[in-house]
Amino acid sequence: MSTQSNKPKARLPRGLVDRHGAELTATRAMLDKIRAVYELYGFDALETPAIEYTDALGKFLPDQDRPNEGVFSFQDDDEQWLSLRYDLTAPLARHVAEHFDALPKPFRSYRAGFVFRNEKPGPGRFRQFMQFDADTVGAPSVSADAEICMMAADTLEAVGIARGDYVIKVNNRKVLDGVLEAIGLGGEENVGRRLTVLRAIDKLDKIGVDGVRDLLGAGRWENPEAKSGDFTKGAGLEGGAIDKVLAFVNAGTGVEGLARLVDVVGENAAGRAGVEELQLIAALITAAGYDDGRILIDPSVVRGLEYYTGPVYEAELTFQVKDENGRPVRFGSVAGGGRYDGLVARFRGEAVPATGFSIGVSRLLHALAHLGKMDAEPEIGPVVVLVMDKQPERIADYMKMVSDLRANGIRAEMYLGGAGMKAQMKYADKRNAPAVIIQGSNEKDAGEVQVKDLVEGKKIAAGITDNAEYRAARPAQFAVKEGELVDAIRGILERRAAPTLGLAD
RNA sequence: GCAGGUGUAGCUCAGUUGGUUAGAGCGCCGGUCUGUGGCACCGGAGGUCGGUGGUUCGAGCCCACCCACCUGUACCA
Repeated sequence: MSTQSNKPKARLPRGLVDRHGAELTATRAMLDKIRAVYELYGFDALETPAIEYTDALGKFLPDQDRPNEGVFSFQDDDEQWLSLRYDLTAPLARHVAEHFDALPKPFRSYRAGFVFRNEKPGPGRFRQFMQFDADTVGAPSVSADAEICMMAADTLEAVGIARGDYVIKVNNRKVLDGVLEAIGLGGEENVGRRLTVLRAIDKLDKIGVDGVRDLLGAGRWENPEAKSGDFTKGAGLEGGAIDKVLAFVNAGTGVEGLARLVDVVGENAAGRAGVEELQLIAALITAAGYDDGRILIDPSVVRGLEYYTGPVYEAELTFQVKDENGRPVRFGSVAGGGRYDGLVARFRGEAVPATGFSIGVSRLLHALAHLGKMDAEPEIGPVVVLVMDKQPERIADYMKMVSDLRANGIRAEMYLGGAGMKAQMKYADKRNAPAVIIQGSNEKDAGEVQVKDLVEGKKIAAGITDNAEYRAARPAQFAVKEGELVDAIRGILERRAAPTLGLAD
């Protein structure tokens, strides 16, 4: 056994990220804005844990062959299976079912938190990411759905996406169910094929109408022209049935699309109910003025999840951004949701209608960064008191300065490393410190400290090319009496916070 | 899972027909008791060349298998 190379490699599992600095600040700011809108609409905060019993999250328990398919699962000491939540909706359903009698109905709540998916990560796809949900449980009316859509629109604008740069698309599962029933895919025995159809439609924007047609029929090659790569088995529908599904998908948006849907569903009861619901939603958003492009009826939106039972919605960003290679960046949907009347009923037996939606916080933040709407200003660091002299009584002096600054509400710290002055200056620079405080024995004897404004200093130093001159210049540095230290620092901080008028430039 | 691609320092990469102790740039860390961020100067840390086995006197280089990562695709209850 070799004794070397037993060191663990410092590395993060794939699909996970560390976040810090400006990104964290921006996340916090965005969460605050979303929360403000949700509360304005009358939703209350609710927090649930990241871990639930596996059977509370969904139908499938991990088994021997696929212990962690999709979700991260593990066994408790009593052998019950636990899982990390993969969304915030299932835990909400559990909470409502568990405390049903005590809650006001309808129950209106919001929650933000990390969710976990044990899937292959990719660009913009992580195994841990943050969602911010709002749900109304116990309201059967489509008014609840319409309200959620309007709130989604308001929220996107609140976080900085301009009107016209996004659209909330609305559809209704019942319409699709009606179509599927009409082509003979109704009933329990066709669950699998229905899901296949759902997913095929979901890929419309990615692979186009012809691609969807292939997936509805026999199947599709990864590279259709060459018939190479991976082959995806299709739903195996007949030509007529395919046409019917495509007619639904291609019905078109808005009022005209709605009119065409009436023909597509024909006499099918579920389909007609779905169209009626969409008509009601359309009327509500029109009355509220959200029909100006903010919210749009669009039959091509289906959402991949199986548990939706009625209206479904998806927020899409419509602006184009190019990446560093000049290729257009696709942000995909940044939020989505729908009605899930069966989810609470799983626990209670009685029907409990519910509707809600979910914002992909990480993805939205990513999009905002591309829009240049993310405040990427680095935090102002602490004032750093340099340690010029390592005798204990002098250290005590430095600590006193720090505590005086802190007592006045100024972020400050004494340098705690072991390096010399040059390194301490570099440290302060890297921490984005607004100023450093220098007191060697000369300053100490005079009852003074040297205060150096690092921001001003940097500007002045930029004009100096000669090293000796640079070292001698000590730009933006001045002496103050020990008692005036706090005021001097406060002055520097005020200058930093205020917008510069450009007079010095 | 499938297809293709890539593996040499933290990053970007050199490394000759197989030949001593594997290099560069950038980055990182520091520079002798009163000193100063950037530039310049000096010094330093950091690699069992993705792993294992094989061929060979000798492998970063050749062969086999494995692994990891990237891109696409599928799956995503």
